[in-house]
Amino acid sequence: MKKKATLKEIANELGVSISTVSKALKGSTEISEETTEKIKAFARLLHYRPNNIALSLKNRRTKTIGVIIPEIVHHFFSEVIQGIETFANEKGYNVLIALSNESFDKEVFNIDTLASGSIDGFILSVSKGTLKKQDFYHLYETINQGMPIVLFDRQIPEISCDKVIVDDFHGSRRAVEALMNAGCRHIALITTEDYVDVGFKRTQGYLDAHLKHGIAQNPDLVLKVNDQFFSEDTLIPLQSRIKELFLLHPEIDGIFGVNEVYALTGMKVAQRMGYRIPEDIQVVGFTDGVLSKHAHPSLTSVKQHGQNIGREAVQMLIRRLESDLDGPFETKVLQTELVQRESTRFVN
Amino acid sequence: MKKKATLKEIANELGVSISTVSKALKGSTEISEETTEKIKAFARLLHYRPNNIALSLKNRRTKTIGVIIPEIVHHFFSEVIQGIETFANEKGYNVLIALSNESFDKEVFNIDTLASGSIDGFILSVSKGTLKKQDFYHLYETINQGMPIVLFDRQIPEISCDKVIVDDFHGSRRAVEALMNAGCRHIALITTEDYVDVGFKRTQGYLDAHLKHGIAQNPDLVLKVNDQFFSEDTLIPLQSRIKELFLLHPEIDGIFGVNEVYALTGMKVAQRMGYRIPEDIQVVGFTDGVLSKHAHPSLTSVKQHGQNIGREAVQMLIRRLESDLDGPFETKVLQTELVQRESTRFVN
DNA sequence: AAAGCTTTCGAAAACGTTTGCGTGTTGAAA
DNA sequence: TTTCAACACGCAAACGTTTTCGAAAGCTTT
Repeated sequence: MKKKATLKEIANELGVSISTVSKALKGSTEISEETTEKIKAFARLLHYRPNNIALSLKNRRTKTIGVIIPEIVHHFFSEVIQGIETFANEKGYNVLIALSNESFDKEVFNIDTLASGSIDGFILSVSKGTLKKQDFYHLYETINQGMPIVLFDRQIPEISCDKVIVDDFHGSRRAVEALMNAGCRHIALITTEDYVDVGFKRTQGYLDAHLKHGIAQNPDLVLKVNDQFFSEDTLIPLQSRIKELFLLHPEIDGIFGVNEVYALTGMKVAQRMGYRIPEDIQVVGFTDGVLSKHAHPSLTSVKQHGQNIGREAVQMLIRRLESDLDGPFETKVLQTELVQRESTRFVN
Repeated sequence: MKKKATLKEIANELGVSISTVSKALKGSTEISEETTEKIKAFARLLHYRPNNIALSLKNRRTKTIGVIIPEIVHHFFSEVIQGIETFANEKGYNVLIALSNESFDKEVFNIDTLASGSIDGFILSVSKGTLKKQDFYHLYETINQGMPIVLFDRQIPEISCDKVIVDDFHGSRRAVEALMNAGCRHIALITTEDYVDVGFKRTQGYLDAHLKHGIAQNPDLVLKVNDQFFSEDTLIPLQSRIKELFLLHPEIDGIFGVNEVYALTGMKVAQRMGYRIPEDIQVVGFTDGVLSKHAHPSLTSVKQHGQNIGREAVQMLIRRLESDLDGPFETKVLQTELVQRESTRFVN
């Protein structure tokens, strides 16, 4: 592996000083045109590229944003990343991504290594492991060390920093209300355990819709799924639990799933049992991804605008990075959008 | 934004030298236990974290791998990233990700900025823009500069470097053969333009299966789709072209799509036209993602083991990084696996 | 010819580490 | 008392860059 050209090498070869080379390459007027040309030509010859690391050290900023997400094989997170990356690049920042795999330990490890000078600030969505453990020391530590953090999607109220979240509560309530307006009276809810706050909020929205519309909510229609990860294995038990639910409650005429997979699985189980969608049962999911779009029938769902989330997060972080601004912290709440497709009979 | 603690600050506060602090923190026996304890305690107090950037500069390596992919909102690429990230972390490397969005210019820009000292080596899948333009100067430049590159998925024969690819040809041929064994005689192919080499190879596999089985291949059954990107907009024309194909050729009894979306779209159009899957038409796709799994009926598909690809790529790169090894270059060909689901009537 | 101004360049510090080597202090052995 | 090893610590260089300041050389002006 050849080593890279440096200012010093160019300087030595050409018999000038390092500073002259540096200035010439930057087009400073201090250096004569003749010398500048000569230096530039030689630099091109050597494939010279200035060393960012040295620059980072000198400027004490890396122009790099660290992103930590629970998993990347999820449409929503991919979308957020896409938003982060695009917007950060526009602003001249790089993006360093690390995955926590929903594990507390890996989250801590990644934050630790990235926080050691590699990046200027964090954008992160905490892992389920961390949420369950309720141990946020690594986050406090990082913030105390002077490194700004922007939290997105999954919230932690105790931590004071900038946040970008989706209005899960209202998004969920509107979705359930739409089902009610379309005639549903017995809406099943497939949700996560309460420690995942987005799941919790979406559940709250579901309940609130019932309150608001004076429809009695039957607690038996709520299915709380415990999944540390999405995996093939959790799909089978989920299916049988849903089937059981339908058998016990033939009155069900609507399904609301707090994510794509739950909604889709609900729909598929119903189809297998002979229900017609949307004639017998209407289905709405949260998170509008590739699954909803390509399902058959395609799935009505609550769109979160992942790219916008990423964009907002970058904006908040850069603002803090470039202005030495010390609070107060802001929480940006993004609205969702209900995308109507074939799994419902909504009328506008 | 508070500034970060440094060795110098600790040294000044405690009235010792920088080197003493450094050694103490590393647990060197050179420093007395008493001093070591004092220094460690104080460092903890200040939330001290060693600055990786300074280390990178000193060691002339960043322990970071740069990854450039065309798009992240794709199950396959997400999987590869997951593999890269997991394995790289195990080996003590960070991962820096950039997106080319299938654009030549953005690919060049990203390579340029990352190559400037931020990373030790690249893992990348070239953009469609680059493939179309057939301009690989930026890659040569990088390799000449002494930075190793591992190419994955999309191949470029002209470039000599390590590569990890999937055996598209045989994977495709086996899939088509399986369709033939299940009774299909008129298999439609939905593929990309030939400049995307994986599309081309999969097409070749399709043709070869016909040759091998002595089944006449009708060129009219091949649909070449021109999509720079996957987007909503390209889906509608795709659907009508497929519909047209079915109308013109009612004899079609099988569909092979060179990616998930093509196969799925083919299946959906067929379903809408009243065909039963798999009774009337059987369907197989390339790339086993979340769509295939959750489709109705679920899709038989060729699984690429994205995580393994990432893992292999990291392994090749690190081997080159850590051994100053100068060639010869290797090309690792990974085998695919045919995952059987409901869209076919294969017998084992 | 002396003084002053431009032009063109170089020296050196700084960013935060690590590390080989030098140095001073101590205690004990000779 | 002298000698020497062991111990504890500091100095300084190096990584590659930018930038401030100073200096040399040439030129113009009186």
